[in-house]
Amino acid sequence: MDLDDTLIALADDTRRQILKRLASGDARVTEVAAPFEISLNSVSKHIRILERAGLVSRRVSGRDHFLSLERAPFDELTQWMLETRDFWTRRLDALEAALRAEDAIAAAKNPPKRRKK
Amino acid sequence: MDLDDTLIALADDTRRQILKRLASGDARVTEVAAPFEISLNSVSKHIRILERAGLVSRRVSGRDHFLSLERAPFDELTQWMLETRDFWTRRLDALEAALRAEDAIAAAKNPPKRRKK
DNA sequence: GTAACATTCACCCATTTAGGTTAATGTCGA
DNA sequence: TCGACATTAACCTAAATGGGTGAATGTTAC
Repeated sequence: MDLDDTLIALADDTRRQILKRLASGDARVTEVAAPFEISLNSVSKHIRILERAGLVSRRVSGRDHFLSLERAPFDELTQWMLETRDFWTRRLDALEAALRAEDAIAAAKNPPKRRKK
Repeated sequence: MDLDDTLIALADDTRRQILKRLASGDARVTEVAAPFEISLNSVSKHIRILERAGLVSRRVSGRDHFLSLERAPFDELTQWMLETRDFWTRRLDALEAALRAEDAIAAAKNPPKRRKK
């Protein structure tokens, strides 16, 4: 799946903060790294993981690397989550309905003195 | 964040398949593991990661461990994604509007011979 | 009681990640 | 040209992951 890279990229608070920063405008690597206490190098590695997922793109201009937020993978993942949520909802509802039906049959066969909880 | 565990748990196709299986009804560990070619032990480890994220719960009955799908963490994550998507949308729209405004000012100052693309 | 079954535990291995430090590379500015 | 700056590269360590095997534990069934 292509979802893996996106999910892994999002599964880290530092990276989520980087994305939040980029949502308010493009920025160079150093600017993105400034708020963090970890080394610039570590931030650079986080950025690479975000790039691998396609969530961040890079435009090099001289010694400056400008980073941009790319929403496409995020939107795809959101879509997948909504679909999965619907799928689960339908399945679980169907199961519950089936269980109710079984209970009703059992209740009809046995003398309905005490209903099964 | 609590999102981390959920995202990590979802970032693997084997685990996503396990969740899909459980969406169609509770099952024992062995039943869940049956379709996979990897060892039962590996599947057991995947299940532990899903449990850590709260996506799967376990009810032990004798030697059988029955697993259930739990939607709460998934729904929370979906909510976070929708909120983040909206946040990005608003930010990026605002940025674009600001850029247009700047362009308009520049166009008004300079003789509007050739508009900046 | 004992054999078969369900599951985990305790290890082993290779890979990835997150962090670090110290070069190396390339670019800007005076 | 030369120093300062921006960024990555190369290496190190510790921890987590995904896979494996074989033993241990507890339960069912005969």
